[in-house]
Amino acid sequence: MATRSHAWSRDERLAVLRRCPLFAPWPEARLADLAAIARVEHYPRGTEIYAHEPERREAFVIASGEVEVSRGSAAGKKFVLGINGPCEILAIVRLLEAPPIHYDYRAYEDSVLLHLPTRDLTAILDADPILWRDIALLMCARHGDSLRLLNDHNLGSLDQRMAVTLADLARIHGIAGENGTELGLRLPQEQLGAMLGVTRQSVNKLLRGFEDAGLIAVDYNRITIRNPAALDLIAARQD
Amino acid sequence: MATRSHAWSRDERLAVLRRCPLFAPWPEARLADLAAIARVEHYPRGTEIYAHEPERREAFVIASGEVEVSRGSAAGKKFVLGINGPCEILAIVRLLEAPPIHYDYRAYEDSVLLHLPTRDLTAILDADPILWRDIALLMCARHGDSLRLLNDHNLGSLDQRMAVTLADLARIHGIAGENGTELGLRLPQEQLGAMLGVTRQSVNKLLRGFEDAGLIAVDYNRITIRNPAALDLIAARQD
DNA sequence: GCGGGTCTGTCATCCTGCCGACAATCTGCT
DNA sequence: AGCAGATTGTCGGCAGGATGACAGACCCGC
Repeated sequence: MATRSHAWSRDERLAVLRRCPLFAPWPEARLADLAAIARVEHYPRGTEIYAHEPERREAFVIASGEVEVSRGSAAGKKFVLGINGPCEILAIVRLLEAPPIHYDYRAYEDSVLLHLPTRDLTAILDADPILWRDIALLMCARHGDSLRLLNDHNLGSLDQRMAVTLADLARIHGIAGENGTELGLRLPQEQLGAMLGVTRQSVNKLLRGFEDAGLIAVDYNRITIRNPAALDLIAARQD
Repeated sequence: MATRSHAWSRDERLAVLRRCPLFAPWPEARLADLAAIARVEHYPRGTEIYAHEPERREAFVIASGEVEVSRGSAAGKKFVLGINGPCEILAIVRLLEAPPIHYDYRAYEDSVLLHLPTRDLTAILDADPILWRDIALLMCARHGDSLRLLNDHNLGSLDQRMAVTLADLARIHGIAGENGTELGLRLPQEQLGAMLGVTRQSVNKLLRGFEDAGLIAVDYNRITIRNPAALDLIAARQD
């Protein structure tokens, strides 16, 4: 599944960790410990990172690329929780002995990941327990994100949710690529539908409306944000 | 808003904290510290605990009673995240300087709460930082809960969601009250609708179906679980 | 036991998004 | 150039839930 293109040097792994907001403030010695336990893997676009492996106890950091977090149903439907960019740490919930939920991870673009076995990670944290504080605060933030999503699904209208999602994706993609005045997202409408919990047809109609309003441009496999400010305005609208 | 029925003794406050799964394993000295910062308040059924106070930086522990966590929209709709019973710690996300989301808290039954100002709480945690570990793991669990909810809303059918919700409420209520063979919940259909994100009419029709199937009994202001096993079966069904 | 507030049962109507289908278009590869 | 696969544009029919309305039942306090 994963192809190790080349073994990264310890310094390269350190550099990646230093760029992560979570790890950046940590003492050098701890970063070195992390670098020591990190396993580098390269995943080409579309590859599964781990799917259907509820047992696997590894968190990972995105060194480069984009990773889709999703969950399938027996009926063949798929719900995409989000697409994450560089410097994010994922699967952190697997710190728990029995993770309360299991997601599938897939490389949405060519990606390089640093795998951190939770066993080794907790050992490092226990050695310098104030670091648990950072983990706790990170989890608070994550929890807030999912609650916001839950609220949007229950209280917000569909066009609003789409505006929020597009703005989020633009922000993540802005980190991954260079940011010009206009931002093009490689994003099939079906994918967007899976994030919003609706069908591609519904997405298509909505996108059309947004395009007519001059907010975005819709092309094959591509959505370009033309007016981010107006998008944010819709996203923030109170119903 | 809150009426302090009587000032609880330090030992009474300690006893409450000791019953919480989160705090129970903590050293005596820390529990004493917590008891020292805890402010006891009593809220009659229906009272707002804090609503529309995004600035307030206090977590709280439910000593007794039940607390509804909800969020309103400008359109007058309300989404109820859940109803929590004794020994739960709520508003923990306010440990963050800038909480990412704000919920309203209301006493669903007569309740006694221990308020813990986050400023004092973090001081205690920082003094014995391994305790942050427990907070981090708690947040992982909470995060998992909200993710599960999010998934149910996106992938599951409505009857399934209702089965899950009823089972959850029964579990919480089983802690609050005594558990006979049959469990009656004081639960207006509108309330259930607010938890599921649907109208009371839709809930009514569904409840009727469940009642016909012998799963529950529906009375005025009351839903009685008759066949918990069958309910769990629906909840666990894979679509 | 009376009255106001709350909750339930039920209906007809509307609307949003789903489903299935099909043609057209684009991309990447040979 | 040509082909296979993926993506888009679009339609009509359909279903589930929203909405608004109204009557009736229930509870609690006076």
